[in-house]
Amino acid sequence: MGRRWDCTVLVLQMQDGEIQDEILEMTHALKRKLSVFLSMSDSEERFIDRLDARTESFGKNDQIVSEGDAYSKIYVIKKGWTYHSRTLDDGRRQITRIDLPGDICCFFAPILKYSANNIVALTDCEMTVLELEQLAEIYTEQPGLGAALSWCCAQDESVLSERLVSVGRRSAVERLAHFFVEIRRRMELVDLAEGNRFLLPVTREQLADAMGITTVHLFRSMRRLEKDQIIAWGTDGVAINDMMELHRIAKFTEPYLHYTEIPSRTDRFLKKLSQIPQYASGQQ
Amino acid sequence: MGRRWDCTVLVLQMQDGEIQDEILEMTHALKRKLSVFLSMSDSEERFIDRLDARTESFGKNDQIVSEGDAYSKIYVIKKGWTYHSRTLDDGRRQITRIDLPGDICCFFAPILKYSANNIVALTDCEMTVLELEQLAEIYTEQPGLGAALSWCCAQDESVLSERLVSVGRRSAVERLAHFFVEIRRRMELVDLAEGNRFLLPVTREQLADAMGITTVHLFRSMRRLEKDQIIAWGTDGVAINDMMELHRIAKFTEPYLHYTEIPSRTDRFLKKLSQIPQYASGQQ
DNA sequence: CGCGGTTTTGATTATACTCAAGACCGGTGG
DNA sequence: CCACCGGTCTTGAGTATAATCAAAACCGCG
Repeated sequence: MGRRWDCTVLVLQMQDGEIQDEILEMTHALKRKLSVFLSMSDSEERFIDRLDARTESFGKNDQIVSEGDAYSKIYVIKKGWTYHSRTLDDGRRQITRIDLPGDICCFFAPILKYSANNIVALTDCEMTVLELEQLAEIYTEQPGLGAALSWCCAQDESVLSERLVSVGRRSAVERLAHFFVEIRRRMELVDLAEGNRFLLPVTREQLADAMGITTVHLFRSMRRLEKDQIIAWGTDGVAINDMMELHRIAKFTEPYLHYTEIPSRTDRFLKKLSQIPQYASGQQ
Repeated sequence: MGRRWDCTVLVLQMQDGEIQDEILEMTHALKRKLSVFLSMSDSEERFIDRLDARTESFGKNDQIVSEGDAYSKIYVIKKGWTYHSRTLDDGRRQITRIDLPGDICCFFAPILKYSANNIVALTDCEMTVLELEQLAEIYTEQPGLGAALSWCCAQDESVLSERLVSVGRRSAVERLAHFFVEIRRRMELVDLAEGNRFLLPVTREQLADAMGITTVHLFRSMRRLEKDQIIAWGTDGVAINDMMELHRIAKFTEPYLHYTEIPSRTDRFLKKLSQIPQYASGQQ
């Protein structure tokens, strides 16, 4: 039957070896993510809950923002995935970023007038919408939360930077390995990974565009990881069978994710969760 | 003899076809850069001048920050260049970012505890040092300046993102072309380009590491740009001879630099400059 | 006048791309 | 129910781009 929390988030469950997703009441993914950085006070928590009032939905493949569009608002992904891309005249496309629940889109909307990227929904999405004034409000009224949002932003840049390292200096197989390890870790953070299994709602073509290789080459490289039983990527998600080996191939080092800098989930947030009966009874 | 302004910055001058650099009194490069985003009020200008009190110097190739180091302060480059890099176990290295005067290093120092990158001085450098408390002060006491700094940060991310597009989807020659156009534009912004000529204190090996190619391949690709008289890169700097062609090859589109979003240099800042006699007499 | 580092070029090899065709798979209409 | 269709996925053959290995030219410097 699974766990229950006190807000809405997408959780993975394993049943008969199948992965499926389900909406549960729970603190949304952003809250989970911020809790890595910040032990939220009650007033902070109430503040963030109030933000959740306005929601917007997008369908799979909907263009959320286009190159050249004026920015108007900030989105926090509650459910679903998006990607950011740039396209050259001749059709070559690079996906620069993949966002999953808890990630923030258009963080710089208050600062930048026009977007230089496309933002597209990879799946049906549900987003919390923040008007620009609301963000200002967060920074002035809840500096702690503001800092936590800045941490998200810093982390985004670090992830982008590490992707550049991958595309610039890792081979196709290494890049893929690195990508899978990273996504698993990010999914785990927002409780969307079930052990070493997680959903990956991305076509091979999209992943190729994110890795900076062609689709054909992506298939060949994946084959190499799959034939050694290191990883399996089917329609029902990804399963990493040999995490050590995948780490080794990827030359993965975690510091760039900046997850362990401020001990946090260990303290107030988890203590709080343990007071919720349904959670306390569930096993982690 | 050249122009004179009211603060310190590195300026290029052309004499007998040679490029040389010289320190002039002038509003430092940061101020020049911020002026793209913000028409500074007198109090803002005074505030930023006061920041300039503490200066730190580094020698060429000095390691300013190493992977894993704890962040402690923020640097604004007054003079000189730096790069940010990541190194894999086996020695492969990716340069993720190149900073020139006016750029901010360790913007996220207040948020992130440890650096995931190396930061190295490409040349002798002079930096304005901001302690973390000072940055907080800027945001609380001078929100306009704070926003301008955030704009720098947003721009950095956008540049990083475009570099990923280059490395992921542009050929070696296209990448180089793109890099040169970008650097010229960024140099121009802080008045360090003299027409289509500018200094580039980067070895071929470093540029190769920034472009995600080998040194050998860099040479061959440069040859192709040089033999067509599109560009010349000697020890005395870079000269772009055929800017249109370089743009075309690079598939360069400027919006990602976010320079023209807020009309600015056109208004207050330039008006102010024109009141300084030496500048008013100099030709632009 | 060597010396070490950078720059340059050549020959060979590996990685990744292009073009092409076929398999698979879910949805649609006869 | 099955044939057809478009999109995704997969594999093969030939080619281009970039990497590797190696060696020579260059150049500032002690």
